[in-house]
Amino acid sequence: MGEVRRRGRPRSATADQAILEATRELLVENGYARLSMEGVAARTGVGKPTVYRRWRSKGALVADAVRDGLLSTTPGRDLAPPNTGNAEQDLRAWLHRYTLVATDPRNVPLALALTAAAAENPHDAEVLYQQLTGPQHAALVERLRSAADSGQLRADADVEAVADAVIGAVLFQLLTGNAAASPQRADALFDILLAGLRPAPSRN
Amino acid sequence: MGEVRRRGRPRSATADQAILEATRELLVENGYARLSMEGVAARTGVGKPTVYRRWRSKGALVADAVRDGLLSTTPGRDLAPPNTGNAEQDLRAWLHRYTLVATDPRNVPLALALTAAAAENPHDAEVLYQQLTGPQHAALVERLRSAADSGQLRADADVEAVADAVIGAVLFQLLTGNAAASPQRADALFDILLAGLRPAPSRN
Amino acid sequence: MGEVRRRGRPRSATADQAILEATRELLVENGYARLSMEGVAARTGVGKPTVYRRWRSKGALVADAVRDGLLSTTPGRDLAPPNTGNAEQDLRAWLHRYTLVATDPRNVPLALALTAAAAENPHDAEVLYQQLTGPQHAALVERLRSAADSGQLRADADVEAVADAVIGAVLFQLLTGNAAASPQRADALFDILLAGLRPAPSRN
Amino acid sequence: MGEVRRRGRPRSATADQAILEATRELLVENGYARLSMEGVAARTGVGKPTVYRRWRSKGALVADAVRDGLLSTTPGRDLAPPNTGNAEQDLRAWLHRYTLVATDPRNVPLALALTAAAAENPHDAEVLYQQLTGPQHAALVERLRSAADSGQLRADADVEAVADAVIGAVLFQLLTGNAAASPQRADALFDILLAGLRPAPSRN
DNA sequence: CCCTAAACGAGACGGTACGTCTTGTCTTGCT
DNA sequence: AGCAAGACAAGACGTACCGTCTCGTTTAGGG
Repeated sequence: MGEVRRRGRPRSATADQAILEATRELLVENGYARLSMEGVAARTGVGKPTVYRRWRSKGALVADAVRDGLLSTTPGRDLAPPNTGNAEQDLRAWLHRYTLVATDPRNVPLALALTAAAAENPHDAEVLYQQLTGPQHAALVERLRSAADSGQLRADADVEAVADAVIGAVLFQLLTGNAAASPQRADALFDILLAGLRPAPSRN
Repeated sequence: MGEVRRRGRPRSATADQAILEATRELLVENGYARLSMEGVAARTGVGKPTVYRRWRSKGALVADAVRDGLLSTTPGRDLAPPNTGNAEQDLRAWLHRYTLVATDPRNVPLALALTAAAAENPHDAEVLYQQLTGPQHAALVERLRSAADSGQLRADADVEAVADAVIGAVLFQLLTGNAAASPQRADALFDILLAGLRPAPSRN
Repeated sequence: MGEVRRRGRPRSATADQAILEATRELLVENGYARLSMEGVAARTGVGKPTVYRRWRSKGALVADAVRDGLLSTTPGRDLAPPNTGNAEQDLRAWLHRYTLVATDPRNVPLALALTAAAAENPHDAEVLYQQLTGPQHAALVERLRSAADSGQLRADADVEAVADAVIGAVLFQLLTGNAAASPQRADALFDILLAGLRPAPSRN
Repeated sequence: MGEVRRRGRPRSATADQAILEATRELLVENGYARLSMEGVAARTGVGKPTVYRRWRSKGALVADAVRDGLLSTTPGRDLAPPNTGNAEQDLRAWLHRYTLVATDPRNVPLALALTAAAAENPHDAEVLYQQLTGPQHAALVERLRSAADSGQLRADADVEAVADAVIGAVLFQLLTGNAAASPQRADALFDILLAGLRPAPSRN
């Protein structure tokens, strides 16, 4: 049960951060297609093996780089919806922050890179989903379900489908270059979904 | 407008089809990341210039290959929703066919390839959107709007947002490996959206 | 006897020469140990595959580069001993030219490179011997044997051993940094060998 | 606890031998070109710095490894020619032993490694000559000169040239893969040299 | 019925990046 | 304090593709 001590020189912690930072810069400058491990190493001022030692593939590196970037630049640093008891308020607040982050011009190239990595390689998609998209999605589903449990949304609603739609809509707008329109659309979509999710009037 | 006569040997029409076919095969076998123009030419038994003469980039080739594949395998070959007058029936029929095609195991790699191409390269994204996604989206929006016009949906609904959500949800499921769950989810989502889109009851 | 037609774009003849030239320059500047295929390609202004397409290994490239260099700079361009009938004169003339070429300061690094290539890799040694050393050695042996046949040298002499000694002595001097002393030593060695090779006086 | 423990240097002497032994093994198995400091350290079970602490370069390591190997396997362990008074006998005995060692299949890769090291790097060549080849050559020259002094060889012979030829001939045979033929050739060469070196008959 | 122009397959071109390997140095923790 | 372990920056290895450019060979109109 004791921690296993690693022999030899430990990995440089600063190198990790520098590589991730360089990856983000290159992603913003050139996009995912023109990102190369070689370029990342060169920009960081690090040997290629130092990069490969930490990340086996472009996709894995990008996943970590973007996650690291989002976590360190997101205002509240908390990607889960709040739970004040008022489902509509909570969800709208979360949605507002979500679209704001996802469509921030500085973040759009990063989000597209994630999408490219996931679409290109199933294995990277898996890693990426577990580290980034999954938790986000799960938190949203959870808040929706708690709202359904408390009677604020119809109990029989497929909250997974709702979460897919909310996140998917933003994703679709990113991919079609409509990121700018995203916040307004998100609000409009949310209105419709909320109306559709409102509990049926009591039949007593 | 007089026809401009082309001198010289005309392009082989069979080559076009053979290249598109080979592209689809390779996409299914290896995914977008490992698709190469070189490999396409070799598989087709054609010189590289013959490929480049027709498609300037991997993205453009993939766009055509996938479109060609979908059109030739889709049952009704018509990707626009019908318009029988009954909006709910029409939209549900379209959605059914759409998810069926998009989540067919034979088509999933093709759809992911499209997504990868769009996410990697803004220019390819443009081409791709105009040729494939855009018309689809526009047809759906149009049907939704006609339904709103005829009073079957609330008049003030943001039909663009609804279309984004429906298409985006399927896309999200594809990317997260949830393609199998897609048809059921699509139906559930549609129920909620329809409920939210139902015209407000008259108050007179 | 029909010539086999090669399909595709033919290889650039100028590239061949430019690569060989660059190889020689780098060999003179840095020696064999620090010669790299990468460096050769860069210096030539050529892609690495263009080098590898022609020469599979450093050794093979060096063999060709040196041979090409020697053939193009050697005065008479004929590395075989003359045959005027006077064996002593012919052999001494050949030896003179041989040591002159082998110990020319411009050629020493090339000769050392050949030796390194041969010593490092048996396969390269084989190539190298067949292309360069072998013919040289064979020509010397032949001239010695013809001298023996004409009675100018003892008939029972092991001419192969003599050739080995003459060439080996120069090689040894190159390796021990004694190239400068080589011409005089070669002459002295030749005097002794000739004395030892003189036909036994008739005993009648 | 009160006892002051000497902190360890458990390996100092054995490490040297183990490294040299591993070097020889790898040289025999793979040749000089594929010998790496990394491989030597790994095979020895030693850290790379432990190797670099003792030998600055591949060439220096190989020089020591081969010398160590030859000294420990040579029958008489004495590489200088004997001096019994009979020059011919002494020299032939030395030559016999010399070719036997140099062309022993177990030693050929080691000798080629020495040659490669010397040919690749002038600095290694220097070290190598002073430690191995030089003393050998010097001892041979000395014996030849003493023979000349005692009137058994012509006084005016260039004994350096003779030594170069004898050693160089063997070297040449090694490089050209003719090691097997070496002993016989050495004898034949020696006969000729001896004949050429015999003092001129008195003319009184 | 040749002439000419374009497309054909093949494959070499100058390049970029790949992922791995080795070099020689530097830091750890263990002994 | 010396060791093994192993990370480090650097850079070469040999391969795969990129997109372009000859080649010599079809394959068609148009003269």
